[in-house]
Amino acid sequence: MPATIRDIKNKTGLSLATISKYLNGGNVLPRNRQLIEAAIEELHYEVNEIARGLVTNQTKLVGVMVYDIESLFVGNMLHYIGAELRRHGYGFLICDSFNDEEVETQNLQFLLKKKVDGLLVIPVNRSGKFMEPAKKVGVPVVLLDRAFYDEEFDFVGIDNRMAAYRAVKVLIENGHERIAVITSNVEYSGIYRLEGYLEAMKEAGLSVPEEYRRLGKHSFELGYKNMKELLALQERPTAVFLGNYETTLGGIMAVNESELSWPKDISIFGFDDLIMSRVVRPKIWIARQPMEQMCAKAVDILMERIGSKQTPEEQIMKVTFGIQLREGESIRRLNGRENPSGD
Amino acid sequence: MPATIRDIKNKTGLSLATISKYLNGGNVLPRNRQLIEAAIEELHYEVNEIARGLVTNQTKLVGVMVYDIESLFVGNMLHYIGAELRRHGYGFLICDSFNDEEVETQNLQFLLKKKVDGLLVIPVNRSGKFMEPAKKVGVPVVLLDRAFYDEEFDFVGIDNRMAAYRAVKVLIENGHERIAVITSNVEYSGIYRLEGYLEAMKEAGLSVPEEYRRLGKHSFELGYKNMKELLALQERPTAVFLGNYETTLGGIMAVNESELSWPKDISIFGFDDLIMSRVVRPKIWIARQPMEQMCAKAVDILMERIGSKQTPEEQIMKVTFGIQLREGESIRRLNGRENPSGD
DNA sequence: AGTTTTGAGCGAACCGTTTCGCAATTTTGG
DNA sequence: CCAAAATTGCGAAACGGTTCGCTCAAAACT
Repeated sequence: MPATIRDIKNKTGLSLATISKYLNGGNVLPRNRQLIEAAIEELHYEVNEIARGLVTNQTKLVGVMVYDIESLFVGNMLHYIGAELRRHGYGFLICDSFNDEEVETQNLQFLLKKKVDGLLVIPVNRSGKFMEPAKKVGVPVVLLDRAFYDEEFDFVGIDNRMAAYRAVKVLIENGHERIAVITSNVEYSGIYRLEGYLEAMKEAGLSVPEEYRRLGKHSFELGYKNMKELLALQERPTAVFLGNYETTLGGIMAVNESELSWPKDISIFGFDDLIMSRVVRPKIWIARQPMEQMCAKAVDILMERIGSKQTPEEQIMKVTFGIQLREGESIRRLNGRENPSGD
Repeated sequence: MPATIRDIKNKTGLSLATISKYLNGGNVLPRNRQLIEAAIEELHYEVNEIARGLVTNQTKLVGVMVYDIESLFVGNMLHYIGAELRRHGYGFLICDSFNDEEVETQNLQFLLKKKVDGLLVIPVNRSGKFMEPAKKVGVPVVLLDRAFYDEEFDFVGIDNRMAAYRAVKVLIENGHERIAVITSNVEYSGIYRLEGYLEAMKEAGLSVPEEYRRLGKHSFELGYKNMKELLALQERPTAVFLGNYETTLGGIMAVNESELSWPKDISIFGFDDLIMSRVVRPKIWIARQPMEQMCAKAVDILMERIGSKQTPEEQIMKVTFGIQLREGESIRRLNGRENPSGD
């Protein structure tokens, strides 16, 4: 039904080759250019990208695999990724891994069959073995937020160890010594955030009792449940570092439901400034990832890889951004002269 | 690089037509079937869906347009939609409308260019005029959760008016008279939920002072800000009905941060059981949409439409599900004998 | 003015499938 | 046992573009 390049040919009397050349930005005589443009206008012609794809072997589609599409963090990423991809004329095929490694493996197959030009992955698998098929076919891959422990791919994220280290450092500088942590220890980022926490504690010569180390699966409940337990502890911590968005929100809920409040009874430092900052009072200290820049960079790299046919050889890129510590009023000052209860 | 049907032809000595027939489930002599299967196995052949698409004029791709990919409600929908679509061998191209009507209009163009086989839309536009191009091309469209006021399309959602009506009715039956509402009045569902609220109030002969009617744009802040204001009112309402997920969460936050608590000081009835129920205590009463069924149904209808070439003519389907009122402990009983403070 | 260079247009082949109409073979039935 | 019917296989033409190598005319040199 829609007009094809052949209709343009009939209308203008030019050859397919010439018209195709015009469509792809080649040089055409002014007279012919006019002819073609008039015909396109009249017939409402639009190039059929899938036909073009067949011969150029491109789909202008990027596959995006995420560990859980329901996660607010992921939603936020997707938001930026989508916008950036569109700027490049690309669409994206999203696959939700349901936090399941097996599903993720199948999703890869699916996307490969769809002939995506590239892959953007926030993985659930810790190992990159399952990405083998992508490597074999030569589809460029960029990892976001999480890397593998065994396979190298282009990567964009933050320095998680450093991020946590800096955050905990702030707590320490405010005189806190009994500092607990609630974070995931399952996937990439969580593990390094835990490390950063431990390092800061060790450096300051602070001990970390078993019950202050609250680990589990990245989730809302993780924060909620563990914060409840921490608050009920005999030897309650004076501060808690929360290692990701969902967990932070859960922790906040737990405090809100208790008799206690921050910064008076407990100091908190959270992660990822998604919507909390617009809602929670008193404002909490937050380690903020530059989501927009990260996504833009990831897409940039991917576009680069797609453009230059060559596989990256041994020049894999790992871009880590710094985080921003957004100040809040959720930390009580336990040293120095100020009276913390005043705030 | 990957094997093509022609490689199979060379290996087996059969014709393209026969092999194609086999691939599409046609009948082939047992001997040939074996031959083909062996060749496929050996060459790791997989059909190139985009080449197939060129001739069948199908992409096995569905376009999904959502008003805001960051919304938890949307994320949840996407989760189910994705799973269901995959069962049918379809992938989905997601477009985020950024809550912007203009962007949504452009997204449609984009998806149409990508030749999606069908469209699933949770729209931001109130009017369906912008869907004209889809109609013209004959791409089937199914609306989810929100319908247009002026154009008819297949639709799957809930009876919003009824849902709100039933929820508010519960509050009334518990003896509440000063009942406030916080909901969106911008898009489809919000409008009808407001109507349901008003109807229930009117029926019960209850008045709705201006300051009890809190309307605005579907958001977290809407609930947060307005709940704060309601709680600070001279003539504070005894109950509040919250009209959607984000708003409910905001409202809960606001109460949690105040000196007050439910059900003692204020009764609340929320909407959409996404993650709250797993976290908020005491449990709140919730109007629960059957997300999974809705998504499955929407996909079903779409598949149906895609299958039968014919445009639906005048037989447009509108499927509305009932909601489930999930009981909680967030409503104080103001009539009857029970002592509410006991719980 | 003659030769080289440059630039645009063209025909045909190709990308990897499906499908149509027909030929060949097998099965059915009288 | 032969004609009719049913089944399977085949060649070729699509689908809607891109691209390669060639021709030809105009522009740029000696």
